[in-house]
Amino acid sequence: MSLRHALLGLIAEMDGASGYDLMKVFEISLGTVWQATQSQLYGELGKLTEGGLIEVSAEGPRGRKEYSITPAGRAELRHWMVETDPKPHRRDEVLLRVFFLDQVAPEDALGYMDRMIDALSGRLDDLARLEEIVPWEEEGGLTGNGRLTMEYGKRFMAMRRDWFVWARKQYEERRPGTASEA
Amino acid sequence: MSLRHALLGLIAEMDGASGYDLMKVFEISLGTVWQATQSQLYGELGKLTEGGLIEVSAEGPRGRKEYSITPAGRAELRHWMVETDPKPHRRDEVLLRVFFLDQVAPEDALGYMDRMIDALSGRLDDLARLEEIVPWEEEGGLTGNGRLTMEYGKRFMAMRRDWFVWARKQYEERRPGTASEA
DNA sequence: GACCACATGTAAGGAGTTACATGATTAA
DNA sequence: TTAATCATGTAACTCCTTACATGTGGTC
Repeated sequence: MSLRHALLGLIAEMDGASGYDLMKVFEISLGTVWQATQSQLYGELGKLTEGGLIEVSAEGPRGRKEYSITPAGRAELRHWMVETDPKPHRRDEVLLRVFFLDQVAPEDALGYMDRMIDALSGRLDDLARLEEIVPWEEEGGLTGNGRLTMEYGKRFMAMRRDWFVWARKQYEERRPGTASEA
Repeated sequence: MSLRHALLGLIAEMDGASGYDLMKVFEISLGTVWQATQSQLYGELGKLTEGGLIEVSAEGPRGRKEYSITPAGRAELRHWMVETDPKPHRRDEVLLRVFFLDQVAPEDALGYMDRMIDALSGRLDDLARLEEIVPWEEEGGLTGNGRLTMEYGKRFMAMRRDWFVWARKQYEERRPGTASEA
């Protein structure tokens, strides 16, 4: 039930944001660590308002509703941050397939690992290019930790790519005679 | 919809397994990359049987049903493995909290990062100890890739711990004057 | 006036969790 | 005979996704 807390944190940070505004943040920056769809978001905003954790602080054109966090909401946010333990969500489709590598032909298995290595390398390149463009320093309150998560993304992808390279080698060593890369 | 494929892969590997057998595998080895509950598992076994991807190949005491994969199931498993792209599930509660670090007091923020660092260090130690005990080499068909995923776990946790140490330093540098570790 | 961006919602269905419910076999 | 393990299932509920549905305000 963390979408609740993602919204709470975002509204705390961006006082007066609308559902539409929040949605854009999910699409751009927050989406890398917690994704949500539009319908989920509006539903949760309703529940948070009902529960008194946020409130409609202003209304604008086109039915726009601007939200602010309430004291109760701020208390809940802090409670979540410092008094509850995050439970890792153990579900990784990429790794799951590795588990079943022996169920397909060797060329399929090697092909899978090669595709993963290529995809990770590509995304690492994209990130490096993106990093040069993004205007750091001029942090408008929100981007301070965006920088931390971008660094995380880089380390994560590099770790995975290196691991896949290692795993591929292990796979080949266990079955000598299989032709190497295409 | 990957629980379906996790079961398919497992049944391909362990011909004649029952729901109960599969559940134990989820609890022990597979659970680190794909978790599932008992009720979900039995439900999915029913759907897979209906869909003709697996079949009840034998029945035993206590209503035990042993499953085998069908040719259709094997085709679906291969299709999934080599012809579909795994989509990363972007949801990480640990990272989500980092996003909102500026919404709590500095001592709470540092406390959070310290707890994460400690937890990761502890789990790394556990893994190292476990690795010495586990009997490698005598692989009974299943454990070959268990070794790969264990190495992944090690690298993953080490990467996260190192990143948290770095992130903590970044946090402190941005707000000088905050007292260091307890 | 047409179009794009803004803006909010509902409906239906699938995936996942927690709790409940039941019973058979085996070994001490 | 008692307890542990084996063994399967259902019910209720929440979470999440996809698709549909509708309308307003600003700007060219």
